[in-house]
Amino acid sequence: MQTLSTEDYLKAIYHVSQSSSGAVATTSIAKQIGAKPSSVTDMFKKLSDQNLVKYQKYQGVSLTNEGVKTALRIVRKHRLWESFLVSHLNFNWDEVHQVAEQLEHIQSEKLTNELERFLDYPTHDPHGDPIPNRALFMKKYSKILLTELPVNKEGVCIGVKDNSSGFLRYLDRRQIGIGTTLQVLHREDFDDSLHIQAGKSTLMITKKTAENIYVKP
Amino acid sequence: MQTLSTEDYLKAIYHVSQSSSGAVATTSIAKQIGAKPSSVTDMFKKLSDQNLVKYQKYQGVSLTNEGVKTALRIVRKHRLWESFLVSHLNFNWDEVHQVAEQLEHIQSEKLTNELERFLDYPTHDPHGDPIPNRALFMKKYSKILLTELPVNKEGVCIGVKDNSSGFLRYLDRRQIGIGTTLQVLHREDFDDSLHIQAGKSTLMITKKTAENIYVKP
DNA sequence: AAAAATATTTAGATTAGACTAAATTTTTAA
DNA sequence: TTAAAAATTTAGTCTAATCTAAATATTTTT
Repeated sequence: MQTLSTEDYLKAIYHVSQSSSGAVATTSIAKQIGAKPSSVTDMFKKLSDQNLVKYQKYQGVSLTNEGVKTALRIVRKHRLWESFLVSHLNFNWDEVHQVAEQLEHIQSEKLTNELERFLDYPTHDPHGDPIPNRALFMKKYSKILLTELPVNKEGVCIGVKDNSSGFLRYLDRRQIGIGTTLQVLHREDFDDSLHIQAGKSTLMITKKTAENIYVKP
Repeated sequence: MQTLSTEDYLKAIYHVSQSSSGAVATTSIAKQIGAKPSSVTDMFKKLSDQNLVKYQKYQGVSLTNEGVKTALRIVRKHRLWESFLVSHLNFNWDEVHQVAEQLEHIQSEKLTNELERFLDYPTHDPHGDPIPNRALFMKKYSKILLTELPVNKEGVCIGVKDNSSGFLRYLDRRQIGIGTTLQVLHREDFDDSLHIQAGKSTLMITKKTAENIYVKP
């Protein structure tokens, strides 16, 4: 059984290792967790003693099979709770994260599995990220960035890269959310801005915005 | 903002002070929390520094107004979560406690209030205990023990005194639950056992059982 | 390939919460 | 009303998780 803190570290290692290859560096986890590198080193040793990570001094860590499983169990809970908050408790997608960070640590298999049943076995959370099922298996969409969507081809918004509440609220104001149909009408060569069709309205977005929206072609 | 542990202490003090008069003794909290009396003394000092309890060496503690409020906020969350687990996640009333003990510490006013709305503002939890509303006000039933119900008068089961899962499961097997209509048909003078009508079936229960069932006349 | 910059680890300290054992106070009983 | 029992507190220790500052290793740059 893990402590709150070890769970946070395992999740952080999992996320960082997903978005980069090779071993995970001490500093990247320090940044993610909001702790000093020396604290991270300490924790790496503890996790290594429990065989949840492979750790070599100065060479970073990687999750063991057991470590991946533990991380996925937390990710599963996090995403199920986010789904619940949005679908039943009137949370916006930019409000769920902080609360789900707490709920993901609740220990009860029955609770997790019943929540999943109650939500009717969702496969993706409100940010478009896949939810591991009971066997910890999940299907990733073949998602691409909006910048990569060919002009005049339709795509469906299935998630975002930047999860900051600022960005999410910005999208809300523009009426862009999970499931919104998007189409690039014109790409401006001058500044790479895009004219797009979002649902029923036409609007202009910057390259930076488009780089943070995932679509399924 | 409180830690997990201070919240547990405040809740324990609240519960003990409800079922007895005057200041709350160190040992009673030690028993409730499952800690040594010396640890309890330490915590009493910390809570006193935060003005959550009034503490006099060797004289026990009592909650301040602020302490009562904090305790009630936790009780509110605990009972709302218990209600949710039973009504939507297929938990039995003897399974909810352990999970609710964790969920009660989740910090999010929005979550608590939305959960309350989602459950349609329940006034009592699955054990028949009153749920404080947003203003931390709650209505207690005028409840009596089944042993005190006059023969042949009908009452409705609204809760239990003994919350052990053994007792709750025993009641389940006997098909006695919250809302079950109960009536004492005959009191046996010899051993104080009772013949009762529970819903549609007739059965015999011991004095000890009847002493742990609350009814509303 | 050496120097400089960056990353990582070690050593030592701190805090919250818990413990044991000993000391002290309060309560109970003779 | 004093002696014994019970309750409570104090003193000192422990562990998990953090920190700072200093030392060491790795990487990058010149």
